[in-house]
Amino acid sequence: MGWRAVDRAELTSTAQNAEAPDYLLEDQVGHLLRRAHQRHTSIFQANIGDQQLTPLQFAALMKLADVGEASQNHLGRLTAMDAATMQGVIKRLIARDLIARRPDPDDRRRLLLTLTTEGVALVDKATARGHEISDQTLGPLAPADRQAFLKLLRRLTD
Amino acid sequence: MGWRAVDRAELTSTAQNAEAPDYLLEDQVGHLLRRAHQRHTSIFQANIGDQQLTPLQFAALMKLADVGEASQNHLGRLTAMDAATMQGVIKRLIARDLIARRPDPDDRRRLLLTLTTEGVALVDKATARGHEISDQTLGPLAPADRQAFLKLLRRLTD
DNA sequence: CCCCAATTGTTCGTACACGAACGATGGTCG
DNA sequence: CGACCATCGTTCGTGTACGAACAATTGGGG
Repeated sequence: MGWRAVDRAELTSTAQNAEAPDYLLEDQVGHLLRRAHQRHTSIFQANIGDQQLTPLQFAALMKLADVGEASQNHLGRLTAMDAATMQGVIKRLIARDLIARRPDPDDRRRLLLTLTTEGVALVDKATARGHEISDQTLGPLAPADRQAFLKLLRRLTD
Repeated sequence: MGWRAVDRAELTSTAQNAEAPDYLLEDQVGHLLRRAHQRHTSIFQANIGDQQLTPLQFAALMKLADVGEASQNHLGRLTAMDAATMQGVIKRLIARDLIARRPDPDDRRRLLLTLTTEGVALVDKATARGHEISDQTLGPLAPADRQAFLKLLRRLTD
């Protein structure tokens, strides 16, 4: 959808350096990670279906279904979002009645988050979509390469 | 810096499902790509030095140094940014006198971008930093694994 | 018990990311 | 030539991302 492949036909069009430059953007990990993430987001939007869910909103819902109940900061750590980002994600999910927020009786600083009935229903319906999205993202890799890739990728996240 | 590892001590704290859930966020490619990209951004900010440059601004400068001259949309395709994102990146680089913009005499729709003297000087000084950042990002992988990882990652970007 | 450092949630400001719509220009084809 | 469609740059709106500062609350050490 939004994602566009780099136009390779243009790569050598206006080159001023005939020799190889000492820094090639398309060989850098950061650039490749960014493009792979762009492609994944595009696949996500095309497959999540009618529900208007972003990858972060989906991640928050799925993690909340996993742990049952969590404070905002806790859920943020579990999904790798900082407190400020969490604000917006939570706000939009609450506005759609997919999650509910109540004060923690044991700690007046905290707000406990849970899925609503509607949220549980959406999670049940969207779980298969999630796996489908992961499959399509890894689609270009041979089945044998996928586990190896995930193992290496996971090392770059700790 | 901004990036935080998922707190593994909290992963099982409030679990309501004793059995394994059917969708584990931390095993999904999209989540891992996002976290790896977060970590890379953090490494970038810590190593780019005194210059206040973001990864996208750095990419635009480096690509422009590579091709010499390009229109906004062309440079956007070469760096995988859409036209709207390019607006902000270009605006900030022009405000800092790192790049210059002039109308294309052959096509009145286009604006040609080039590095200024100051921009060339910054690129020369920052190139080594760029390689250092890529090395640190791949740091957790054994040297033999790095090429294999990049090869697989590149397949997920086309 | 009181002070103090840490944690929680919130807001502000800046910077990507991209769909969508727009006016201006360019090339093409009948 | 003229209708037509693609491309260029721009703007608007929504949604991440995150540093920084803030008030309220908690827990621990002296």
